[in-house]
Amino acid sequence: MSRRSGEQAAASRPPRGIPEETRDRLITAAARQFNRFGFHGTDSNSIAKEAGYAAGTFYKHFRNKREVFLVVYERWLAAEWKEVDDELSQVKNAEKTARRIVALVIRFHTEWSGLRASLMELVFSDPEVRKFFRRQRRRQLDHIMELRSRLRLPLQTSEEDAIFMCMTERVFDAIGQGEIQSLGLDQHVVIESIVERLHALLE
Amino acid sequence: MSRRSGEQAAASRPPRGIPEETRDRLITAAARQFNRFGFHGTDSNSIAKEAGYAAGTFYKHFRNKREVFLVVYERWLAAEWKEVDDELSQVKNAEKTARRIVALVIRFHTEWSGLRASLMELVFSDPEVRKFFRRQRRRQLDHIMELRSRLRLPLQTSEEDAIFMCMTERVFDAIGQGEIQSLGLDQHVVIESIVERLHALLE
Amino acid sequence: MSRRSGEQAAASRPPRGIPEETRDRLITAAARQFNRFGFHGTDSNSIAKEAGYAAGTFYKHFRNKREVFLVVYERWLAAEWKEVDDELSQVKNAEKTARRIVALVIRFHTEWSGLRASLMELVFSDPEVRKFFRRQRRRQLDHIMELRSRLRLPLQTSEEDAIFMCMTERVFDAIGQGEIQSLGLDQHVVIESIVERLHALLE
Amino acid sequence: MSRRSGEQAAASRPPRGIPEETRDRLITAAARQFNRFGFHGTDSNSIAKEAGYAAGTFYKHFRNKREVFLVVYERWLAAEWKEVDDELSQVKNAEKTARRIVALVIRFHTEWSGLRASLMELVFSDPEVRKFFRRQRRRQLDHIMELRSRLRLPLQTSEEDAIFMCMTERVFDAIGQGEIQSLGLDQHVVIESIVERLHALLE
DNA sequence: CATGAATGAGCCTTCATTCAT
DNA sequence: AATGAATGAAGGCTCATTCAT
Repeated sequence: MSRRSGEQAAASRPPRGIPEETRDRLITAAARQFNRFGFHGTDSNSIAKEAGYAAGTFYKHFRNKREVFLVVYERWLAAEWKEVDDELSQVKNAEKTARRIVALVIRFHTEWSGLRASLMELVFSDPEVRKFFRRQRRRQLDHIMELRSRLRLPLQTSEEDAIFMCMTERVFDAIGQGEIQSLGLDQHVVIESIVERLHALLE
Repeated sequence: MSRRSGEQAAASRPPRGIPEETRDRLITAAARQFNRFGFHGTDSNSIAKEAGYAAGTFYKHFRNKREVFLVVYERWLAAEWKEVDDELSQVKNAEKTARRIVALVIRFHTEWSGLRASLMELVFSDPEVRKFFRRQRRRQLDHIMELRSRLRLPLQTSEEDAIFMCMTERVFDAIGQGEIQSLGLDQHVVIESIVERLHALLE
Repeated sequence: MSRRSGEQAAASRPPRGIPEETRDRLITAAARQFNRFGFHGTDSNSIAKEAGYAAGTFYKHFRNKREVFLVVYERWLAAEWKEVDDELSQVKNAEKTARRIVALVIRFHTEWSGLRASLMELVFSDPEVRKFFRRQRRRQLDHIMELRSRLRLPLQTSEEDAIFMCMTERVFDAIGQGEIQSLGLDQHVVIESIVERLHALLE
Repeated sequence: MSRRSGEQAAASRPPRGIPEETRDRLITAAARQFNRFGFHGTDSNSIAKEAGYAAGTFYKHFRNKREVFLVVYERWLAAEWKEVDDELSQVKNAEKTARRIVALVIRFHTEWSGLRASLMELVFSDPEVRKFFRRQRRRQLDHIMELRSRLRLPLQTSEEDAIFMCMTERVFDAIGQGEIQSLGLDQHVVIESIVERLHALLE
């Protein structure tokens, strides 16, 4: 978990910026660092620095390190679901859609595998993160139900959805974190199996 | 520090014990704490204290905190596989065996869910842990191959094994960490699905 | 910082007010916070906020936190002496006057006990505050001398005044800060003793 | 509130000292710094440094900065009362004893005036300190009662004791903090007045 | 083998103050 | 006159690790 330096940005930014932009830069920097070094390997001062701000600025926008983490996670999740929704909104060929959704989710879980690893640990070790995580889960299930009715897909219980979601998500993590590859194996088969399962749900 | 600490454990231990026993007590204490508070939430001094030793003793037996973690994990894995092997060595009814193995693995993943969560995070954030983890994986795959030939089970590629292992393990984690239950759902279906898949491999 | 803060006060204030009013509101807010949380427990941003202004406004009216503190103290002292003077300007019955003065001073020291406690500490730790405090003291002694000649009271040295002032003030602090009561005792006796001493000076 | 440096001691001390001695050095250094710079002007790292230790050592002996402060105060109080008791244990001439006690108490309040100023402020701003302070007060009153019966002195209610204690203590503070002198006055009169009052209690 | 006092780098967080708008 | 985003020094506290005994 090596450290970096880099202190170049500060000069090129107006001393009185738009809060939303500052917040945004901080979130982006935080996301990068959490993903690279993990939650415990990232310190709030260096997030601020990478975003081009002083240490104190961080705490004008977030109560603490955990709060940014949650925001980062929320944003990540929203981005993922946005792409999934976009894909679903133009379904023509169910199999092709399933394949594209799986591909994009894997992309997300690969690119943000560090974030995912930290999340899983924090869900265990930090009650606040756990609470937040579970609220998000609920929201996702509701969203899926809504999607299904909108797209006139075959009905399924929320339980079945949850199971499918948990299972596949964990498997996406395994792929994203390189577990399959690290054993020198082809992950095509797993992907194909998930594509099939998703395909079945889409028609 | 003179008043606060209670040294209750110290009495039940030989003042100059057998090294192996000391080590053992340290590992046990470490396992408990890692599982309860996570790797980052556990401090080495308190492991030593819980085991009934002074802070320095810990470092006579382990190079650092990571090293115990690895030993704890190794021991955990060995215990799990021992039970799995025991189960397999007396196969009569394949389905029943599959069901029992799934049950015992879930038991392990539930009882040690904190350890698992920390492991996943460290595999990402700590290169040493990652290396160790992957070596273990290899060993497991080899062990499965060996089991199969010993038990004259139908052949399967190591790839298929790996996929099965990764996927199910992640799902066991999800169960052990209470994700399914926390959504208020019955996890019976997932378990049944895994039992079936395992059953298929056993005959 | 976008969600948490509530800006309730802002409405009741002209957006570009008379400087003196702004200053006044800041002083009032500062007084309240110093009295509640102490000098070190109060932050300048929150004074501005309570007064209905932005952080920077505070520093347009005061050089620093200490400066408002001094102004607050000065104002407090002036208010106290105003009431004392009012009482003295209509002396008919010396004993009754003594009693009323003691009562009002105790009221001041009780209502502003937090301010007093902070003052005492700053007089010690901050040379500027000390200097200011001593100048005020001088002024008080001069004022007493002047009062005496105006009211044709029996002469007394400035030393005797100073001693009386210091001693009684400290005792008023003790009462105001609840030291007597916290020991479960009746503070009537102390008060009576001071009333008597003051009475003696008034005729 | 200027800062000092000085880092010479560390080498001349055994790396494995007696805890009680370490604690003692820390308390002594803390007392000095609190007395010079006030509670808020003192930082725990520099206490450790002045005592000849690293920052962490401080926290092996005290839970936090407040805790040392309380210990320092307790020790200060004990030392004062020890001298008072010693004086009382050999009473021959009541007046002379009264005079000597007043002198020694003034010495304590002068030498430790900074500590006293900080104490008064913390009693107001910190609930824990307040609680502690009040417990000590109770103890002092009990001690006085006990002394009186041991020395066969004229009876007096605990209330009268409390009042006497509060009042005189505050006046000692005023003397110790130089309030009398700073007004260019002779504090002899005050002292004499207190001596008399104490004298009256001793026979 | 075991002790346990000591280390010290480093992290999180606060807050008085500034300055361009 | 007022704003409020930004600063950055500083301080409390933790904890993995060492080493003389």
